[in-house]
Amino acid sequence: MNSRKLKILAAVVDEYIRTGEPVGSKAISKLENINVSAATIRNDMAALEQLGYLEQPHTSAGRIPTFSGYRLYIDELMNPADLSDEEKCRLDEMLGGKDTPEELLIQNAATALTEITQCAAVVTNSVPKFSVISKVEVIPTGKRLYVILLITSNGSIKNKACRLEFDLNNEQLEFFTHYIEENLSGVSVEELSEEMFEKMVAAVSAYMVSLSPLVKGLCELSEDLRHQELTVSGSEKLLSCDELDKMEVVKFIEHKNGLSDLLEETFSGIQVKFGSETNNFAIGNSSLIVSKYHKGNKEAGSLGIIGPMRVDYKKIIPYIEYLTQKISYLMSGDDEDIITTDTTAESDTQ
Amino acid sequence: MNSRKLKILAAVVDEYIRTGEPVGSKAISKLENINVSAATIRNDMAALEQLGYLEQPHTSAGRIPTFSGYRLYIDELMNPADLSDEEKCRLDEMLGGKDTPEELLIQNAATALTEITQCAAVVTNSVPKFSVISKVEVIPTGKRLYVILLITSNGSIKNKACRLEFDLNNEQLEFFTHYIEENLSGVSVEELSEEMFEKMVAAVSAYMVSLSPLVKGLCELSEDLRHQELTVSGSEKLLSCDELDKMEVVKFIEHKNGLSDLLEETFSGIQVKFGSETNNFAIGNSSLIVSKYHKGNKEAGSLGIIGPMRVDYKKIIPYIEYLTQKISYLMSGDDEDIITTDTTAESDTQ
DNA sequence: TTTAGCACTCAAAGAGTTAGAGTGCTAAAT
DNA sequence: ATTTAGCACTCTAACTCTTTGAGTGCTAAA
Repeated sequence: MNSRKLKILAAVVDEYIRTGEPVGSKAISKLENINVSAATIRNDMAALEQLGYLEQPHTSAGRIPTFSGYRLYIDELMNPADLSDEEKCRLDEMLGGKDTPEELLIQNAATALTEITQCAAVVTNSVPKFSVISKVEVIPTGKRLYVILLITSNGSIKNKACRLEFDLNNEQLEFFTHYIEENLSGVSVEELSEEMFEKMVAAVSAYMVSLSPLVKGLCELSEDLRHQELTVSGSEKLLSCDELDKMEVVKFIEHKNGLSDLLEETFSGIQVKFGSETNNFAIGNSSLIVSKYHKGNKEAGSLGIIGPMRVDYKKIIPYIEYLTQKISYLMSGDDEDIITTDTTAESDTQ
Repeated sequence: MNSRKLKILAAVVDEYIRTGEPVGSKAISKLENINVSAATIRNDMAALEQLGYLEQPHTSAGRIPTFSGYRLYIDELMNPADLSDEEKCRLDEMLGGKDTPEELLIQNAATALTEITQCAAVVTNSVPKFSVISKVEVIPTGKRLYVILLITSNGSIKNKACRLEFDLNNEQLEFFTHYIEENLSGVSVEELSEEMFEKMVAAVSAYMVSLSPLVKGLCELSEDLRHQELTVSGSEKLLSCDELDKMEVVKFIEHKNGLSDLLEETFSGIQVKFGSETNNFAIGNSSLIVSKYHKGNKEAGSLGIIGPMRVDYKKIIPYIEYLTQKISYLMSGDDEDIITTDTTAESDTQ
């Protein structure tokens, strides 16, 4: 495995990404940096095929990269283009400045990515977990029916209705309200944990057993808060890629299977995952390119695209890197004041 | 236009729906009820083509129905199959009994329809509008930041954060809380209207101008409540229909354009609309079959399917009719007690 | 008015041909 | 020991040509 072979592999991948057609020895030999004959390239290509980096759709066609071919290319071979100043300006403009609300910042990044890459953009946002519970309340709303309300310092509002076995009298309600106010107010969302709520259930049960559904409700709400929010935008673009299976794409659009978990894993820098490599999230020939952004020195979410495996990594990766850096920078400035939010939806419980 | 021609038209549509292939005169002549020769049928078919009810994909192919052909068939010609007792049983089982929560009832109906018809099911639910405001509250949650909370008797919870120009002192907050409690508590959701809120703005402004954003927030919340909820399930089925344009289907899955408005129109009985007939909601060769269900004597939502134009109307329409009747029946029994609900989501305001 | 018969049309499917891109191998050149 | 030119070979994609058969419209007889 000498350096010429690697150079040829890189050239094949580049060309395949550019044209979408299997790449032949002649095409490679005509490239700028290549100064060997087509015959030599043919030999090297045969070797690369032997090693599992290239494959032929059929005997008399050119070569296309295999999964390992792409992997090697992405990890070692390609050299990403630098962004020009104009491109940076354009991104800055699309993102918005220091005074843009964080929500919007992330949304803008997604829009920008969709537009520039013509792929689906995926963003997650776990900024809410940096906030602090600013208000927690229990409101009786019907017979045996109580609404739990949870508001955080950054303006997230969550609520949930709970049905109890018995109606609470004023004293009981006051006790509980007081208790949770005492125990949760000012607590950071990150600190909330199942164990914490288990302890609360124990403590509260001592007073009155039937209060525990309320604590359970609170626990579920807090889970919602801690859970990052996942948004996929522009996913219709994936249907124009004929290398992707339409059926799989639609299943993905509808359920976004596994993607959330995949993005919640910790990693640093750019990460590239192929659809077929992962268990849950499986659009056949797709590629997921993501990077994390930070608020202060903590991971605050991720940002990237889903496209066909044959996507212009060289061009797209710098975009994603720039965006995550910029967002991290913008987010780490201000820390107190976030714009209002709005909440609406409905579903059954129990 | 004699009755034999109508019979032939019906037969052609039936056959086309059954086979998906253009239907020729010979195929028709072999059918049970048809006792004329292929030549006669040919003449009639030519006439039907002249009249715009049939068309030929190409000169030497059979006939397929045109839009007007389908229309006539649906409105006048087809005779829907009666549901067998087993089928009714099956539906009853899938729906759930008297004690099933309304939300779930509707959801079950959608699932049943998807399964039986292999099409996308669409349901709307405006049951919440029959409820009564049971609680309205304003909660200060940050500097100049207030959360409005609206809870209805059926358990719907909506909230919205509002930013004011100035902070309210206790007295002001109390005044406002009292005022809206007085004016909204016990009011039915249906009665809420823009004008009503305009009056409130006027009344409140007399006391303190800067309170009006809160009323505006309330107004928006109430609009959410009045607006019916639209759910489309099983829309991936539409991608298996090759008569539908995949791209259009996906755009529809993502945005559900116009469908909500379309379903909010009042009509009675079964309604069939073709995708290409409507302006907003446009999947090329699709057909929307819906019917309204009622709670008491008021429209409470609609229920139906979206499928290819070549869908088995004869079979599907009775299903939809049965389901709407059954749901109307089940809903009109109990009136007070509905199971709890849960609400979560987030977005920016202003 | 209906029907049988017939000539005609057209799309779809299959067979055969060609063009060309790309290969692997061999033998000469460096 | 590599690298290269040359050549025979392979295979697909595109094209043409033919065949098949379903279906038609028209005419003339029933």
